[in-house]
Amino acid sequence: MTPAERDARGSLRKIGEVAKRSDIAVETLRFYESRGLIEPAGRTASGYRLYDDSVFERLAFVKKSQAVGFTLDQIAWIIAEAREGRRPCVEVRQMARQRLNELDEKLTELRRYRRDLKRTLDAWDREGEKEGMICGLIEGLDAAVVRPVSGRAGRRRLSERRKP
Amino acid sequence: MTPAERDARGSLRKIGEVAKRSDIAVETLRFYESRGLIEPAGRTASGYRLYDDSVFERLAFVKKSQAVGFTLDQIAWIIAEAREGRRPCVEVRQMARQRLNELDEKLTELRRYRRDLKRTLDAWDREGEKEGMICGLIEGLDAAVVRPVSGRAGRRRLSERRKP
DNA sequence: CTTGACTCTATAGCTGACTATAGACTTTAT
DNA sequence: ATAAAGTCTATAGTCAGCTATAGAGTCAAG
Repeated sequence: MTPAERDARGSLRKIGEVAKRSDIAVETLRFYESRGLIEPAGRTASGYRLYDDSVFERLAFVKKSQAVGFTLDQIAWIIAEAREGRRPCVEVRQMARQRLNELDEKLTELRRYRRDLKRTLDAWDREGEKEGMICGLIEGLDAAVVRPVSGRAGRRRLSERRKP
Repeated sequence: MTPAERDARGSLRKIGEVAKRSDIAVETLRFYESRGLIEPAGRTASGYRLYDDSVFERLAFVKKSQAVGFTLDQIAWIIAEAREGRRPCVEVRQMARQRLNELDEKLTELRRYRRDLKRTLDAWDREGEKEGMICGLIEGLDAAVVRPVSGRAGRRRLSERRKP
């Protein structure tokens, strides 16, 4: 039975084929299994994982949940709940709402961040290079950087400085 | 000589005092040293690090550079350059500009992300809970999650499934 | 002079989501 | 029949920036 034949009948696939079709690395699939996100329908006599087509839906669920911003642990929890017959709607919505809040906070932070960096760059362009400053990057920088504490240059390894 | 006296004269300090004044953990200071960001002015006979006050300017530089978004490796590089008498102005500005671009990309990405998540949440509110869907989270989800592949629930460890 | 706080080095662990390796076994193709 | 490709488990490494631990030595106050 060739892969193409199995394909037509929707039978069982080995991990490599699942990886190709889902565009998820073989190692990642095994990793997902260890995290409780997927599991094979069975194994061959020699221990090879065999998957039925439902794994693709499952992987799509995982991907979409990740796209929403859920962690693998959260996704595994949802799957475990569902498997035991529960519908963790309330919690899932709560998770999504929380995620939205986090996203908003992060956006605010990044915008402030961007504004500050932009100002710094603009200041450099306006002021040019001043005496005693490293490109006007940061005030006080010159003293901290240009005057080295000791004469030695370069990066030392901790192991070079053993107690005598 | 008490710490307060040293303080008044701006003499040498041990790592714990530097940590307190800079609000950076002792371990982090040692870590920074290993990364080439700071180094003590000297050591006591017994090997204790001794810092002069320039370490505070240096740490301020590190903090501000981090605030701009530079990595520790980038900061270490700038410091090393400056220590050897160079002024890596061109590169520093280039780094900052690149950082600004990255920031803009990230912002765009997060905004799109936020918009999608918001839509999903709104859709849930509009549609309520539909048959065969887990809270309408993701289409196709039901098949992937509600129908378990095997009867066993819960998360398994890989080590539980050895070849017989 | 002892006790407790401090410091030292070296090494390992944390976060999250993978990715890579080693060494053995199985399957597929020629 | 043999070689290449696939798969198995277990374990360790990646990214960044810390943080924690163990076990030893040092120092300051009472």
